[in-house]
Amino acid sequence: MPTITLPDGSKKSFDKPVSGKDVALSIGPGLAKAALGVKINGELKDLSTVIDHDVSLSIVTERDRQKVLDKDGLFLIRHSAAHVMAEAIQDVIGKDVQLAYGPPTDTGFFYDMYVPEGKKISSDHFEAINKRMAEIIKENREFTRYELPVGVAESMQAHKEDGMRKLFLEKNKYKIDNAMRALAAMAEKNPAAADRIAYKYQDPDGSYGEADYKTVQGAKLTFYANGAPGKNWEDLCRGPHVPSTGRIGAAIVTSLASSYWHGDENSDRLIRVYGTAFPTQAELDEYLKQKEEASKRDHRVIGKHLRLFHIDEDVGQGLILWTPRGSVVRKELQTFIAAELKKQGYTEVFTPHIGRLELYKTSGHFPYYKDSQFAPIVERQALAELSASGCTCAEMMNRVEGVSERLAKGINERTKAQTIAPDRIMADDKLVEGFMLKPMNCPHHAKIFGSSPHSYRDMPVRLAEFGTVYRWEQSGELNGLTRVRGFTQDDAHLFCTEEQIPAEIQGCLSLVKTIFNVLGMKDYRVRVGLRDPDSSKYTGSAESWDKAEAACLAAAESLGVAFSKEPGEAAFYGPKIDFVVKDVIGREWQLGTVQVDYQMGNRFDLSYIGPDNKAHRPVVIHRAPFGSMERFCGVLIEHFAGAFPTWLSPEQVRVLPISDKTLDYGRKVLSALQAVGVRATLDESNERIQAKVKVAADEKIPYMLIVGPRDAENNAVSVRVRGVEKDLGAMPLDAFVKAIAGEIETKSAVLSVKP
RNA sequence: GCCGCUGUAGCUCAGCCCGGUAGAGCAGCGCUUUUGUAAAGCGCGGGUCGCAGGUUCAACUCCUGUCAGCGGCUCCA
Repeated sequence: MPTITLPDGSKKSFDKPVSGKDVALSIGPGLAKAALGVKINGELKDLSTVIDHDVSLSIVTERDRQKVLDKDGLFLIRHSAAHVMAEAIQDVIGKDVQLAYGPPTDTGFFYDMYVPEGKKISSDHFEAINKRMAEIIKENREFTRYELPVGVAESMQAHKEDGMRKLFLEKNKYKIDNAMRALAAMAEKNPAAADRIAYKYQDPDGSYGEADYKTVQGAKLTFYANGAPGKNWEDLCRGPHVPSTGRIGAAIVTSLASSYWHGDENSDRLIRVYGTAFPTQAELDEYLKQKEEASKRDHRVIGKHLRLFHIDEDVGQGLILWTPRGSVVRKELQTFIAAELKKQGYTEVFTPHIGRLELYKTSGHFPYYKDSQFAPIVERQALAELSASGCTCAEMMNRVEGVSERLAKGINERTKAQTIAPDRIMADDKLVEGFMLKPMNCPHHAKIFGSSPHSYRDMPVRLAEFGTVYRWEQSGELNGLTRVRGFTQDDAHLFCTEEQIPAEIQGCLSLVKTIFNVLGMKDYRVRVGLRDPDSSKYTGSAESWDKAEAACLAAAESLGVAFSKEPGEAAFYGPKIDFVVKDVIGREWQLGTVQVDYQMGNRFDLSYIGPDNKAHRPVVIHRAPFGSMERFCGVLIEHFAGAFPTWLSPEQVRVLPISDKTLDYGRKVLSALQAVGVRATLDESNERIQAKVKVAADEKIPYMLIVGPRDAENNAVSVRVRGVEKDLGAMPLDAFVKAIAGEIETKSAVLSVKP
């Protein structure tokens, strides 16, 4: 006798078990027709799921009442499309392609598969695969779910109706592994009912299967057929799926990539086939158009086209050379951020790009993170002596990484733990001195803080630096401006008392808010990284952590944007807040972080004198809310598609004389603009005005001032604004100069100067 | 770091499969044109085909290695 509670709170009672489809029908035939699945107590299920007890339920359809695509609906469609694609691929490439894992993603789905030796799948096959997918969708075959028990017999030969037996017969080790994991997970969840199952299986052509694993009594495996079981293609799958292939709408395969089984590079290499699906062809087309749009915004392409930056092989991978135009963007942004920091009471510092190894041994960066740092720089003299003494490379690395007795003792005492392991301690005459390119600015800032005594009255001390750091990112990770090996952080360290943490975090967030607002990045969210309650890797007291986490959460909440709690994502030394922005076409970018650190004070023996006249440890807040200038500029290039607001544009105005005859007047206009600091140029080329306009438009110059004899006579300029494909008319030169200076001054996001 | 693909003029790309030492458009330079809002016309210059080996009478082309870029995987204090 199930009673079903619908999302609007209304209840429906039935006198016998009903399927999701029955419930939809009872609400209305239109809904039943549109239904793709159901959500039962928040869990997505097949529409055919039979309900025999009281639940809350919602019907999942393609889109909501506002005609917006529904997330759950898309999930069902794409998960189902992954099955259709897998069938199509096996039809096109061969039945011996072994499927591993095929989930939906944010933008589509993929299916990892093993393509046997000698066979190949390439983009040349896409057309055939797409065609086959379209056929399967058109056939509108029902997705049929069925379950098979496992462990019904010792010998798999004995019972046909055994899920594991079926998989063993298919000889697909990936699916067998998937099933084993699913079964083991059941045992984990319900240890009381856990049961051990052993199979022995004699294949007609020799022995094959043998399995011994844990699961629960009565465990079942779920399969889905693209049609009728035994007749059509089927797959081990947890589901859920749409009712039939026809409900997928439109699906295509989009790209190929390689992946590893379980993401482990020592494991089998698989081919990951990406695809996407939408309820209608029009939506799929729209998506493809958007993707094309996104690739047009690629900051690497725009950066080259607009000559913003250059990466040179001879300088090195991941090292950015900022050209004059790009430097303008970066500098304007930096000046803006610096001004906001000043308003918040930050003080600016400068520190060198390298520091002694001992500094990083103290901070803990070396050798702990040595794999992501540039190699240490060892002094020439020391190197020569080592080499002369026949020191091996391995021995040298040990001696470079070693720590003196004195340093180890201090750190271990202050951190009240064996932070420096005894095997790293080495006699002073064995240690090899050296330097390191700094991977972080904090050790230098800690030394500045420690260089003078501090009273609680001076706290917090806010040290800011646009500090350049170097990290050895893996070569495969490097990408344009967004992943580089040398970058400048908008870094600052806030040395504060424990009570000051909430206000300081609040300050960081309000800064971010201001800057995102000015840049028109209205859509962003924060992730609050909290400690994993089950882990012991964290330093600092539980009470401190509770307070700091509460401060982070309160600050995030006050920001007025979406935020999520991410347990286990905290750094070992304190909780953190990450910023994720969405650009104008909806892509998300991770920028910077704010992190609370209880450890650094101990490491560097920092202190301030409290009202009790005793020394106290300061807490340090690391904050680089925009990540790095490189990454942030990269994101902005894509956000604006190279069409920067006037205040950020490398070239704000271009003066275009109709012909040489008005060149002189053009020069006058140019000086008038430059006199008030506007970045303007004059196009002196011997081209027709059409060509000059085209070139300036391609270069995304915000304002074009066309000047001919008519304008010269009236001391006017004819204005053309980026994005408007026509002449807006003439206005007095003085008025234009005044207006654009105002637009730049206010950092307006829109181009508002017009006659 | 791993796997796959790519590397030809400043830029975008053709030529490579099937070896006979390179081609287009744009950009640049010169001349003509003096132009009113998204590319005027003509002419000229420019490349040891990423780099290093190998095969061959002969290599941009085939093979090996290497470097770099792209797509993904893994990673990101």
